[in-house]
Amino acid sequence: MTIGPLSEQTGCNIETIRYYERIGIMPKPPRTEGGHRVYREEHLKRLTFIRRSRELGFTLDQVRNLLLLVDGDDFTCDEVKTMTLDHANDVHRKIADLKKMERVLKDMVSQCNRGDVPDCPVIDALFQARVSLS
Amino acid sequence: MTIGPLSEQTGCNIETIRYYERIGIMPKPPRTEGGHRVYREEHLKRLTFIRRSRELGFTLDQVRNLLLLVDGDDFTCDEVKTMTLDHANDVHRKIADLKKMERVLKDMVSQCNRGDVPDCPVIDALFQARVSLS
DNA sequence: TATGGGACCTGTAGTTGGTACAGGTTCAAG
DNA sequence: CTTGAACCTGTACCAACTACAGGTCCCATA
Repeated sequence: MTIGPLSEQTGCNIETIRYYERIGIMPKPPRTEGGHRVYREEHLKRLTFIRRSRELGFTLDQVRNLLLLVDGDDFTCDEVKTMTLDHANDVHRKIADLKKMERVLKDMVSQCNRGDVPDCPVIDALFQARVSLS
Repeated sequence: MTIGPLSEQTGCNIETIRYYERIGIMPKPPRTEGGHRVYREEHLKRLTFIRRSRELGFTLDQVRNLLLLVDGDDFTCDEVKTMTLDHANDVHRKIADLKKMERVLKDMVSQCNRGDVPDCPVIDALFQARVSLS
């Protein structure tokens, strides 16, 4: 399998695959005489793992750590669980932050309904120092 | 006011203020003989506006547009409202995505409770092609 | 067997929103 | 007048890719 089909099967951009190789998160695959990369099932699996982790919001550094645990077959399930829980907490905090943002944005917009246009409540609100966020 | 006090009063890093000037989102302020930047009330207001907008998750490009509307004093409140609503929708979508992530992460972790360690359900799940996300 | 064009290659630069120096200058208090 | 904090410019770096430019390879068809 060359890089094109691998890209299609994983939904991962070709440039991104080469990028992953460059940063050492994907192994250097064997090449044809002419220099084209040749992938096998194991590469497909690994790349799927990476993309799936990225979709779930793990950073590449976290993915690297997960892969270390996978590669050394002495990983403990516990380490993985801890990493995943930590990440879940990050996600949780991010959700809370975004909810605050959403509320402020909607509050600002809800001031907008009067038809007279001398000043804009959204702009006014943006000129205030931070109130409810942070 | 020099850049230090401006930084303190806005909570905006000195390097960031200079960066904003470089990319043209803050105006070039007058200088002292020796070349130190001198700011006035209007700069403080503008920077506050920028920081507040960033806190609410507007991109610098969106901020730039908001500032255009503010600068040309013929902006319609409606344009501002539209931008803000669009952004609120983005935020809303992002929240939905993160909630999906959180659920998948928690589901994976919840499989982890058995004490035998031959294989790890989190790792297994990550090797699956994407199922519920996207 | 020649050839055309799609797939692939490397290497570099750009993106966003900043941060972090290094190495030098200015300002103001004592 | 000295000293050291604050300021200056310019460059490089971060994540996680994306987008070229300019060249090579592969293989299906004529």
